Amino acid sequence: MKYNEYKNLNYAKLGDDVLAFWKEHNIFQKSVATREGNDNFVFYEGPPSANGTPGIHHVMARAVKDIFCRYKTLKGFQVNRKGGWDTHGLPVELQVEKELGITKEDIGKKITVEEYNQRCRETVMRFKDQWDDLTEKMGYWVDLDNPYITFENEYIESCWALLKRLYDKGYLYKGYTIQPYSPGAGTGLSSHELNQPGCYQMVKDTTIVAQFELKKITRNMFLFDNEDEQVYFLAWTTTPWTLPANTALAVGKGIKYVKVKTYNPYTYAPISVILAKDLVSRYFNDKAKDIALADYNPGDKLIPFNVVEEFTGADLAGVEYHQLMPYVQPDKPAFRVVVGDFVTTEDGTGIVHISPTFGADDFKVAAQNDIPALLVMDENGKPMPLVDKQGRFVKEVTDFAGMYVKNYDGQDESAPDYKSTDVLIAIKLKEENKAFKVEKYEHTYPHCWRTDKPVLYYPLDSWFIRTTAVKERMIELNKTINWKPESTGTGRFGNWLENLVDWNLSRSRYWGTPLPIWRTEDGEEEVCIGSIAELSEHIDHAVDKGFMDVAVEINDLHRPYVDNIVLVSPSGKPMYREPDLIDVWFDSGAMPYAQWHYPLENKDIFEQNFPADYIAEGVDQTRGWFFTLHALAVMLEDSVAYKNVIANGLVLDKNGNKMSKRLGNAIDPFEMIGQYGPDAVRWYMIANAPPWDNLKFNADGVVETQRRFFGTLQNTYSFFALYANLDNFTYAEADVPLERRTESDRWIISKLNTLVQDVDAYFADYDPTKAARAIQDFVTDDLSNWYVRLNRKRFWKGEYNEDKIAAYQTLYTCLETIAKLASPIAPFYTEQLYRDLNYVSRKHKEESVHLAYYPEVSLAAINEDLEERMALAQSVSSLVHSLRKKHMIKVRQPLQRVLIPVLSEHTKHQIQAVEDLIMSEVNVKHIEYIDDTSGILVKKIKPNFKKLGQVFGPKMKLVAAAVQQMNQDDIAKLEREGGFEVLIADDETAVLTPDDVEISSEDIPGWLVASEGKLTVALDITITEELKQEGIARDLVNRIQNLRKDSNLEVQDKIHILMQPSAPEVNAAVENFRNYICAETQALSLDIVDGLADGTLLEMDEYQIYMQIRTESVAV
RNA sequence: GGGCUUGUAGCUCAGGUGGUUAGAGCGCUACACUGAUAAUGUAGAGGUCCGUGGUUCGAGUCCACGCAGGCCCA
Repeated sequence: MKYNEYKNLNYAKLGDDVLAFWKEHNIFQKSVATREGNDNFVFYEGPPSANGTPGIHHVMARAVKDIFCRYKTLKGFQVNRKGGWDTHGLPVELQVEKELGITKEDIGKKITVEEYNQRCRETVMRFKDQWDDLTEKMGYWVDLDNPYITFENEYIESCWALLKRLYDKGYLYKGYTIQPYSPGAGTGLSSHELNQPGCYQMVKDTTIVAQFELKKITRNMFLFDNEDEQVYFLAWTTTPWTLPANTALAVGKGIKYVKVKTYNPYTYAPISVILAKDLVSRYFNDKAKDIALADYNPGDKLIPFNVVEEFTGADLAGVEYHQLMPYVQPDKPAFRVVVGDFVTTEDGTGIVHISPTFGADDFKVAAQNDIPALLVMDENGKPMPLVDKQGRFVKEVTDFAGMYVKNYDGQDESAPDYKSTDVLIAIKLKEENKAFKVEKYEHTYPHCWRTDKPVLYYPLDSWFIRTTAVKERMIELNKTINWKPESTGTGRFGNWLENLVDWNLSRSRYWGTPLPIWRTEDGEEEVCIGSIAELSEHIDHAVDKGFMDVAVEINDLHRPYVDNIVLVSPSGKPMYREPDLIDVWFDSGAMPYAQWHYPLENKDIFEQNFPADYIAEGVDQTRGWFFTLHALAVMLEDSVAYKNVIANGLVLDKNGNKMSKRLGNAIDPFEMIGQYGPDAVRWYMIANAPPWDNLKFNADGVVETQRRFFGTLQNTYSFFALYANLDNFTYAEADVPLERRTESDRWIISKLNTLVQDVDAYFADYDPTKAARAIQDFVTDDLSNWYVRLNRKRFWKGEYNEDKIAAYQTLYTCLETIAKLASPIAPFYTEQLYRDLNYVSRKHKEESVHLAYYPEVSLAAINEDLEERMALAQSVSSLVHSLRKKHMIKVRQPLQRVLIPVLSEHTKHQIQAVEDLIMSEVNVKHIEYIDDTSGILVKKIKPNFKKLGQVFGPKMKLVAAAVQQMNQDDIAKLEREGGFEVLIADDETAVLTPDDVEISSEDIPGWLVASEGKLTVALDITITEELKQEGIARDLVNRIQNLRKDSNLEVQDKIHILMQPSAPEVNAAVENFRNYICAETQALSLDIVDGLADGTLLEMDEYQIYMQIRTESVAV
């Protein structure tokens, strides 16, 4: 039984090998099955859409998901993870339209809805194979064999069942939403359609600054000087045709407003107007500011004005005014000032006219403030806005009845007597002393790409989910969710919930879940269908009543099939399906239920898997999946949908730019994995930055990760395998008790247990980055660069005794533990490592690291004293190395002693315990300690600012200065008596305790020293004859070792050495250190002979040495 | 325009609760080491901690206002 040894490890190939092993032995399935009966850890897979190819950011998102599922499996939980596919929605439809070269209007004409949807169904899974391939290659474990697919009937049926529940709870209603609307085309336009090139055109519109007259009621009187004053709000609009629909004015909360006394430029009437302070100069000519109000004559070009008072927006909120154009009356109190966060002083007057039916902001701010819209009844008795769908004013707007609000009927605008509706409105307002300023204004405005006419923002029928009804509960439950990072939960998501509006569910499209509501034409009767069975019943009923010809079989719940179903109402009228589809986000938000076909079946499975313990997606999903999951869970189950969530950031290119295929800076995940292997890619992404920060992806970083972390770990394993194989170490022996292991063994085991504890805590806290960094630091710094380096000789020298076994066991334990700790992040390499180790030792019955359990931490093995000692040893060694460097004395040259000033017995004991380590590491014979008794210890005193600041506060500086003045005697007195009085002012003293200062050692007179923190080290650089010889001997060993290597000798081969006589000190060194040299170089003999032939000339400092090594003995 | 977020060495990042000489890795330069060797060690250079104010005895850290990048939403 041998440990596998690798020459040039190919990490990509390793990935493939491990993948094959997982497949052959069903390791993923076993990782779930072996936890049967244990506690569940519930994970939800956010479904990707397979209509595009996966990118490198998917590797990031899925690594984050995978890590915690694997971690929880290690901890003994059973983690089922059902895969899923998001298959409906606009992106697929647009892609199909593009490929077919058609537009939305052509669907149902050039191509049947049936054919179109078939095409969508095929397109949406087009890249499924690539996705599956990436999932597998990157080591993302998720059940791809039984995924949920949102276009399947059962999934849609679940959505229907959920919608019906919402419907029954009264959460579903039909209402208005403001959408871009083209009267010419008679259709609403999507935001996508508005972003077509050429849609935004420069137009010159008639704009009006209208005067809204304040009511003279008690509530408002603070704005009036006297009963006779006429006070108006000024509000600017580029769409005068919306003025008849005005029901409110919006101000900015923090904006400053002023009241200005002046005259109306058209009627010359004396007026007071209110507008934003910053915009006064835009409406009043500065030249008029010195003219007295009384000096004004009607018709004067310069109109005097006088700023008399100032208010904030908050002051104005709630103030009531008279309706501007009183054609139609509201059904609730209106015509008052509200606060809107969209109000600015960029243009206009700082006061915004609100018409809830003709603007999205208007609609929202009105709803938030319970301001009604102005509506009239159409011929069917249904409410409608003041403009009809053809773009004409309704008859109730008497003065303008039947007029198109924009030029939709193709009038000749260049005709001399042409007046647009906007102009006519302006004229009327001027005459009524309601217009303050009328002017042409040039700006961009969206136009319909089909009719080239300006669009209207117009309310259209939509179905809504009344999320506002559970707003408070959603906010409350959100506070129980553990968000990573927290700010996304409290900020981005929390603020979004605070400003929640009802969920607009309707989409006028074809490929998606149809809204399962059938309605009579008058809207009086309707039914919401919750299952196929229920639909069948209704169909049977409709057939009985003669509304449908034959009973249809329901094979597909998509359009157009469901549209062909006509049901019958209780009163005997036909009911047609509401033609909308539902928002695709409902599909994905419904996955906790629909993935199990719940609530139609699998109640128990659902209950065991709700809510999720953990989900993770990109932060861009905050208002997408994270929201819909939460909203549905609160409304349906009065519960959170997930307890822990990581919102990960974006993956940008190395310069911080967004990756895009167009710019050519996108990174192909397959290429990355193929080149560096999946582990290095995963590790780099996780260790480089916390997942919730954006990641600047740089392939150089992957290379570095591979070299620095995986390279070092692999080197350490190789080292272990090399010697363990020579010694046939199979971990057959019983564990050597800790107390019989060396100081460094116990140290690395202490460090290892600390690591096991820390990494567990980091994973439990959903912080994979800290876990990865802790593991990486342990492997590179503690294990490889210190433990292995210090202990190399134990592995390749001496007999196979307890000490050697202890060394093997220690290193083995470290490697095996690292395999487990790192396995969630680097599942492939750690699998190989675990299996290579376990193949020989058979310590674990589990065939895979992913079936193993998280290591138990041994608190007894954690020894902080020991860790402190070793840190001291590392510091001392580093300081000595640094001193050697300064004196140009190489490490091979032994030195007699180092001096270390110690300020406490504790420090002295700590260093003494690791003396041997230090001495061998820095090649020095003795360590001497200088303490108070030596008489040469010089101390340095420094204020402890933290402590002094707390005690002395503002006087701290005086005390600190006094401390700096203390001499050696003062320091000694402070230490001896535990207190010292310093003078900080003429008549003020302060008493210091040893806690108030930090005492360290300073230079040792006559020595060159190096210091780090409180530690100081001096080095005796006297090189005696004997030391010199020993140095030469070590150099010789080094040269002979090189010769051995050059001669391709195996480590265990024995040799004989012949050497031509050299300089006297070299010859002396050979004589005096022959045994040492032979032992080090596996030499059976070392002889100095004259007249050596076939030797090699070696350069060694100032010496030249001619020598020969042989594997067979020679007669001298 | 609003919300959230980031800004520390050439690059990637650490820097609980404020404490006086701001760290690591990579890269660069020099030197050393050489039976882990496509490894390793030591040292050096490299910083207006984005800016401006403020709080404080003391600010990379707390507060305010800006600037720049990113995401989401208008």
